[in-house]
Amino acid sequence: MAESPQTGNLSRPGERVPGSAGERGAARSRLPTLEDVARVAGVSRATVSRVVNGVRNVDPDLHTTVWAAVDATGYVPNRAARSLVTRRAGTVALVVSDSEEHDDDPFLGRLFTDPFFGRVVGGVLSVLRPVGVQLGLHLVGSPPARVRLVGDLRQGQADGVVLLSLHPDDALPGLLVEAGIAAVMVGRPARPAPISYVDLANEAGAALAVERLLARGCQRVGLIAGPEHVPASQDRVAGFRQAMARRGYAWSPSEAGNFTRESGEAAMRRLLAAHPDLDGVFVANDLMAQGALVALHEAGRRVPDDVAVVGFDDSSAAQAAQPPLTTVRHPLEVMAAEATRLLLARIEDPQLRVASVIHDPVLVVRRSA
Amino acid sequence: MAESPQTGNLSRPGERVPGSAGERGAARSRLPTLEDVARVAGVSRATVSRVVNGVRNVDPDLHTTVWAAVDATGYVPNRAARSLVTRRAGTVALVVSDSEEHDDDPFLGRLFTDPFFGRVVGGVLSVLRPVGVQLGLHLVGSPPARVRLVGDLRQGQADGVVLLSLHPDDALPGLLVEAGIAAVMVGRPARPAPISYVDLANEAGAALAVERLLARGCQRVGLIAGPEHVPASQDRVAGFRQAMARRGYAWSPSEAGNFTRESGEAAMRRLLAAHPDLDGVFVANDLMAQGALVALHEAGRRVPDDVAVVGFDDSSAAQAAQPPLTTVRHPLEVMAAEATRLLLARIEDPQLRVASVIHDPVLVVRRSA
DNA sequence: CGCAGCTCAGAGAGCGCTTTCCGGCGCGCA
DNA sequence: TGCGCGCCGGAAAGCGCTCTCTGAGCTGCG
Repeated sequence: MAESPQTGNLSRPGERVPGSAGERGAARSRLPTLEDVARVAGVSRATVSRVVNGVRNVDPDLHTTVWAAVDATGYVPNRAARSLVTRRAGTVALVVSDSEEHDDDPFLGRLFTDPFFGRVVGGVLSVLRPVGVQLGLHLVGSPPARVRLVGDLRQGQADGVVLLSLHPDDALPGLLVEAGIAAVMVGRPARPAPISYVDLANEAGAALAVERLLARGCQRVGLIAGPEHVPASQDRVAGFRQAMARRGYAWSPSEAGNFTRESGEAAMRRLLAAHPDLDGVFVANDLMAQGALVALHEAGRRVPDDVAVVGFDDSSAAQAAQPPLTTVRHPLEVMAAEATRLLLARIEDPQLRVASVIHDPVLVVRRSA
Repeated sequence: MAESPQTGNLSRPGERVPGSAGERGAARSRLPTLEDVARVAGVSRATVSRVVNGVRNVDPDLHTTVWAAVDATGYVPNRAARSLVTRRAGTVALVVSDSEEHDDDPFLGRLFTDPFFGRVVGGVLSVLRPVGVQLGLHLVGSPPARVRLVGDLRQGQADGVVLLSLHPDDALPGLLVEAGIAAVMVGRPARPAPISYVDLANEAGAALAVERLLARGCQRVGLIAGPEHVPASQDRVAGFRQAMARRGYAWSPSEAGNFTRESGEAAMRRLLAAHPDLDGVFVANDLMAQGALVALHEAGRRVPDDVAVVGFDDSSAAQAAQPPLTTVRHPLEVMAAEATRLLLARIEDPQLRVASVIHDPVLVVRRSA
């Protein structure tokens, strides 16, 4: 590694911090408990518990007294103790289930650099924060890790799961359902399973892109597909082919990438080499479209004059691209929020039916097409 | 909202799921406990506990028997119960402390779309995963939210905190130290505090950029700074000015943005308007540099021939930019990992001295300068 | 052969909380 | 004025685990 970290100390090492450390130990060992509050308020633990948890049937006067005592002692309920008895963790897990490949990359770089991830986190947090539910982040690659996760979850690690499955042929949705763990997926499961999910009408989105391209007058439209086994990619490809077929185009040249910018660039190069007369491309996500733009630029093609490009997702990459990408808006934040709400409802009532919510895509016209 | 979600059901609503629901209830209510394992193995709870926790002083034969019983029952320790007695949560919190502005944005979009965030998550997770520690994600904006977080933390929500403070003048570092909560920052605190942190030698990085620009023969170098009160931005600006001064440039034109692409574009436009003869720019982060590139392109300037641009961070935006950005590498993943290791050590031994680790930046030469 | 000194398993106390069960008190109705 | 019912607060039983303390059984030395 090029960087050589230098370690320094803000004060002399080997020395003990005088006040804070001692106080700390004391503070840790003696945090106010329900008992303390009860003593101060002159009532029983049970009453304090009822007040703190907002159970009615408590005299208003006592109510006031108790809250005053809570403030006075600085009491904060102990989550572990509470979970132990309620069997609720007050936590929801965001699980990213990927294939094992990223085990090679120590920093899982590709995964978290994709704007996709951040958008989902933002959406999930937007509904969790107001209700005071915590978010745990889990990343599983290998099959044993999936089994371990299910064990941890059953045992109460989290009350439910928002699942992001990037791994085609993922066993996790099945495992979760089987274990009776509340779960909602963002994006449909790769194979049908009795699990709730929120998804985008990907086919319709692809059709929107095709419409735009053909309306512009494109005659020779190509496709850059995503990973073959990923549902979102499959649906976009299918939507593209269907829409093209409906307009009379029985076949279109295509290449596939893996949703990264580099793969899009390479795919575009291959496409261009095989079909130099292309005048339009639909790319299955923005990151690859951004790469395609680079390849197009290098090949001396002007976008959109020579070749029009439509991406998918309307991620930050779309606006950052040169020229800015015309793309299909994928309201991921909204969808992740929706999924989280669905999950919360399901945690509340486990008997709730498995439901799907499909969002409609919208075309965002910028300069690339 | 343009998207109109349609709700559908995979089976008829109002109906109860036959098997799974019942089993689920049963499964939930009767998960194997230590007691069960003990009964199966024919030993006491204490012994099972010792075996499971790897305490020695256990007869090898019993060891085997107990593990067999664990497998047979499918036992998984209950985290809440364990935390309750050990006073350890087995969880680390990644806290993003921002100003309140994002409260306007329901999806906290800007925050999580920045590649910055994902890189930190990747780094933290890379060290947490192998040791089986969970990651909790917390976002705090308002001052009361900070106080609430500290309460939750003290009470055992997490064993320690990796803090990402984006809010100049943030009270959180102080609050954490005061409460005796183990914490390590990624990026130095805005004002000196007895808290460990991992940072980049930002000034040195800026100097690297200046060197590159001047070595190219740039004569009129401008600066696009970041938010005034953010330490990383301050240090980069200071480093830039010092390096320029050392080369004899007493003053350089500058504009400031807020680390977003749009703000970089606007800043570049202002800079260009005021100083049309600029032939080089140092931009305090890649996102803004990407925006600057757009403004430059619009103004008909060729990069790097007319104006050379150096960014900062070597984020994914740098490679995606057109042309790819020459930039200063900020090994965020490595740094976040380092911070996490520091935190883990501190949790293990709270008496450990407060330490700082400063990484050295490296210039990554691409095409923009 | 006896006893100190060791190793190792079990008993049991409690971590801080929720919640059921009860008992006491006050009110309404006869 | 007496009885029953409803309301409200307290006592106490755990939730599942860890860990100290105790004691049983063994070895080794006097």
